[in-house]
Amino acid sequence: MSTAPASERLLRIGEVAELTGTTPRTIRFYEEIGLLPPAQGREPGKRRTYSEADVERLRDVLRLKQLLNLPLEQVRELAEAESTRAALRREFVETEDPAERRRIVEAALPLVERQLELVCGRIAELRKLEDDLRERRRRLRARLRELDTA
Amino acid sequence: MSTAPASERLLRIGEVAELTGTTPRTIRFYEEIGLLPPAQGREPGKRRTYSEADVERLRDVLRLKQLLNLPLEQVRELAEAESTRAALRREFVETEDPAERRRIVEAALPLVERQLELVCGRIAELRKLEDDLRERRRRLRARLRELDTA
DNA sequence: TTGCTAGCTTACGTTCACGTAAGGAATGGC
DNA sequence: GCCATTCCTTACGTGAACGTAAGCTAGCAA
Repeated sequence: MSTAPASERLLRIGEVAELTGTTPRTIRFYEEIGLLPPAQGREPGKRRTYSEADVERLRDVLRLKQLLNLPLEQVRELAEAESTRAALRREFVETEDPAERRRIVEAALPLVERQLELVCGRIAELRKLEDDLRERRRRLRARLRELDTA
Repeated sequence: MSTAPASERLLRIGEVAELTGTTPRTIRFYEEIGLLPPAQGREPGKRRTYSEADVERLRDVLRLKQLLNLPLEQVRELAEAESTRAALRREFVETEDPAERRRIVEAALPLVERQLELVCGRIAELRKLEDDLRERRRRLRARLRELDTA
């Protein structure tokens, strides 16, 4: 797999913000409300550091928020799947216990499925809207032709 | 077509709110910021009345807002297509001038096309997200099977 | 006419999701 | 060691999108 060694250059909050198209303030805020896990083991007052996995998690969160138009509270609930994913990477190293691993995976699965449901539902709504708009466009074009030939 | 006679029972703001799943306050607010046209010829202080077409327009507005997650300001720009649609109905009676009709239709078309672009773009983003989620689910399921057979 | 309900205007309040400013500390370069 | 960045915490400010309350009116029904 692609489980890079834990030595993969840690990023600072400013870099993460840039990479994800957001701001440091937002990242701290998301941490504050529990949407993002507190940056890995840092003494208070010192700087937050992030891994590439953290960046991806943030990307997911932002995408969910933007595309589904959900309040952060709901995003948080959904994003626990991402947490679990991160946990998986770590526990994968720390724990060898298959039962523990199983518990983690079993917790993540329904959350991913819930996300899928929401996304598919939203797609369906948008498709309906797309259809309506195409129909409307068709009628407008027909009108134009009528006006041409009249 | 379905151009009902203008006598199609007028609705009051509370009914419209119920029909569209919103509140009177919101409807007044939308009128205030110019997102909805001021309810047809009413003396100030008196009650607003709405036609079925107004209800549909509001539905469209709410749908655009919710599905595209746009600020009301942008919704307003987009929704001028809807205004034009309403204008069409009225002017269709009031004006016989084909040039005028043509102007109206030509103004509405690009707005509908802009809406379509936005909707299609959003659908594409959501599809990408859907794919990612399916892939993630696939992996989680694979993990589970591994843990089963191990 | 009187009452009741829903609506009107005006204005202040609220929630969410951050923005911004102040004062201080931590790195990295020289 | 010094200095410039970048970051830290704390706290107050802000824009969008309404909610809510107060005092008054429209319109219908009995």
